[in-house]
Parts: sequence; structure tokens; C-alpha cells
Amino acid sequence: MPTLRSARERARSEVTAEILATARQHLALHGAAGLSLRAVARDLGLVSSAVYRYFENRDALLTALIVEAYDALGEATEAAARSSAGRAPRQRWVTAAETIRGWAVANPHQYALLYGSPVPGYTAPDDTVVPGTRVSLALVGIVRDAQRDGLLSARAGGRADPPSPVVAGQLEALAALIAPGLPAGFMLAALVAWTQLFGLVSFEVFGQTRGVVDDHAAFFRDAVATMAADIGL
Amino acid sequence: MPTLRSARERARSEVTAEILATARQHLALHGAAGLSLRAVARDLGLVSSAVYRYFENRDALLTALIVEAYDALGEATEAAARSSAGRAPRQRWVTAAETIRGWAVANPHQYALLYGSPVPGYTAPDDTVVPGTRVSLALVGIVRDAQRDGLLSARAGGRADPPSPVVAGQLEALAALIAPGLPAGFMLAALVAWTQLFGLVSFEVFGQTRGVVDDHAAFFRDAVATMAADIGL
DNA sequence: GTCTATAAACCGATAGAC
DNA sequence: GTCTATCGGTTTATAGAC
Repeated sequence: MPTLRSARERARSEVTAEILATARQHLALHGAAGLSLRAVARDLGLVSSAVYRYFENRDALLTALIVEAYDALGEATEAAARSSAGRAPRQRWVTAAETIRGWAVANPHQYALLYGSPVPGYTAPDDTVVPGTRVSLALVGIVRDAQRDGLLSARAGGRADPPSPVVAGQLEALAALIAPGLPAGFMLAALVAWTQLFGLVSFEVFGQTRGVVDDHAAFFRDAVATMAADIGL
Repeated sequence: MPTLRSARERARSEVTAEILATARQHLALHGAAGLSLRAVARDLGLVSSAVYRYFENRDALLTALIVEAYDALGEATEAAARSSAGRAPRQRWVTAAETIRGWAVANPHQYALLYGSPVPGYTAPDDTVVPGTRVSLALVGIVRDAQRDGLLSARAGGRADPPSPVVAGQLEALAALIAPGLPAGFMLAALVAWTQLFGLVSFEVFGQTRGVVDDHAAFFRDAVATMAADIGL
């Protein structure tokens, strides 16, 4: 009786989604370390033990939240890169960066879950690795497209001293994996821009620039444009 | 009777130091959100209520830990800037940056307390502001010294489009406060480098570059040198 | 699959004796 | 300033009835 099973599974996935949604709200209120299976159940009108039918334990629920957040951010970034295809590389980079910032500002606790302090006592399983790479791959795709179209400025990627041999080797290995043909200097610049982008977002979301920067959106736009120039976009 | 009072105060400050030291260990094990006055007391052979004679509540203990960490990092950075005075600006920047990274890697949980996700339900009081600025002021001091000595490359600070008017205004106000006479373009570059530096450190400490970067120390050195060139050092 | 009930812990904070 | 005792909550997780 396939229909019966499918009905059951539909109900199951609906409850699962409800648990996740409630857990997401709790995350926003109490942070990842304060996420409580019991409190989520209470809010849903469930009894705590019922949740164990859907998630093996607290960590499994946390993992589901992480994957969900990575997918949301990754999809938003991919969409930004896709819809800006054909435009000027620097503008594409700025658009993608602003998409990431927008998502982070709108979902600070989910952002903190991904890029903030590790949750004590929790180690992310391998399930989170692939969703986690989507954002980075979308970003590097913009650099790769620019190179393909011959729009990568030769001036950048070699501003400072060339990378040391050990780093150059690593950069080449990485480039071979995600951006074949990209010279090491550009790969270094892209990697630096990547850390810089998230440093900027983290500072804003975590309140480090309070009192230093006033109009965060404007500052972000200028900083990110500077960044794009550094990569050679 | 001043000696008697001083003896009492000495004992008091000793116990206070012991509580702080134990709390620091707990922080490393359970994170900031899991810091428990009770557990600290237990470890020290004290009863929980005794701790309230030294710290008004849990948040006060957390604040003390934050101030302590800011001071440690600030002092290390200041020392690095001081002892490298007179050397080439770029080398001074790299040295200071490596000092910050070294402290962060050696004290990941204290670093997370300062630059990671905010602790839910806790808002830092004003006591933490001044210690928190020491690191940034030490860094900007290096840029200021370079400018004073005429060692700031004119090429940088104007790589990309000039900052938008609203950002430029803000940069000038900030420069007037911490680096009088520094042009807005350089101020923007310095600010970007600042966020970048901590973005880099956070990525490493929080495990975001695992699998991407192998030799973190070497990568950091090259990235930071690139950064210094971007500022014009 | 949902429920009650329960075990076995934990927490911040306070009152009041000594 | 340290102690006992306590209030009033919290948690994860499991056993077993329905």
C-alpha cells in the first residue's frame, strides 16, 4: 500500500519541518548553545520525548539547522551570481557580496551558527561540508568567469611580494581543484578577499564596528569594491 | 589600622584572581554560554554563594574575563608595535599581525569571547570599550608612524573608486579621532585591512579554512603582507 | 507515534546562621 | 566572608502505557 506509506511520510516531513522552524526561532532567541530540544517541543505543543522520533538527539537537530542555513546562504549567493552573469565582473562581485551581507544581517543567528564561534561540545559531521562550500564556489565562479572572458586585470594578483614557495604550492593545488588555470597570485588574492568579505560581515553582525562605522551599507559597498579591485576584477 | 586592611584586601584580590583563573579554564571547556558560577565555585572548593562576594553575578564575571582578554591581546599588540619601532612599516605590520594571530591561536576561547558570536542574553557594559580599542589603536599607530616618516606609498589608498561622499565624511571623522591628517583613502584601506586581519584570524581559529589552507602560518604571513601593501605600507 | 512519568542531573540567586 | 539550606526553575534522555 504505497499511498498509505506516502501519507505517513508526508506527515512526518511536515512535523520535521515544523520542528526545524521552531528550532530556528529558538536559535535566534537563545543562541546555538542554548538550543533546547525540550523548549522546542513545548512551543510546538509536543512532549519532549516525541521529538526524539524525528531527531536522534540535540546535535542532530543542530546539524539540520546548519545544513539548512548553509543551503539558504549558498542558494542566495548562487542566484546572485547567476542573475548577474554577463555584467561587469566587479559589479558581479559587489552584488554577490551584498547578497551575503544582506542574508547575514537579516539572519544574524543563523550566520553566527555558520561563521561564529564553534558550539562547545559539538563537532560538525561531514554532512555539512558540501553545503558549506556552495558560497565559496559561487564567489570563485565570478573570478573564473572574469578570467575566461579576459577581464582579469594583470595588475592585481602580484601587488605585494610573490607568495612563498610552500604557499604557492598550496595555492596551485587549490586552484587546480576549484579554478583550473588561475595563477597563484590571483588565487591568493581571491582567498584573501574571501576572508576579508566574511571578516567585514562578521564585524558588522557581531557588533565590532559599532561606534566606528555608521552607515554600514555604504561602507560595505565601498570596502567590497576596493576588495574587487584587489583581486583584479 | 592600614596593615590589617591591606592584608584583607590582598587576600581578597588573591581569591578574585583564583576565581578568574578557574573561570578562564571553564571558558575553554564549555564556552562563554556555558560558563557557570556554580561549577567554578565547585572546582575551587568554594560554595556557590561565596563567589557572590567577589562578583555580583554571572555577567560581572564574564565582563571581567572579557576585559582581561582584551588587555592581554592589547598589551601584546602594543608591545609588538613598540619593539618594532623604527623598522620598515610593512615589517612592523606583519609582526603586529602575527602577534595577534599567535595570541588567538594560543587562546582560541578567549579570542572567541572577544571576536566571536555575541553571548546570548549578555550585553557588554561600557567598561569593555576602552580595553577593546587598544589593539586597533596599536595597529593604526603603525600606519600613523609610517605617514609621519613619509613612508606611506601614494599608490595605495586610491586603488579602486574613491569612497562615496557619506563614507568619506565618516572616514574623515574617524581619522580626526585616531589618526589626524590621514587621508580618507588610506583610512578606508586601513579599516578594510583591520576587518581583513580579524577575518583571517577568525577563519583559522573557528576552523573555516580547514581543508582549504594547509600551512596556516605561511599563508597568514603572505596574506598579511599583501594587506600591508594594500594600505600603502 | 504520542503520551505520562521519572531519573539524574544542572543552573542562578537568596536567606540567614556562624 | 564562608557556610548550609533552599527556592524555583532548567536540562537530556529513557521506560512503558496506550
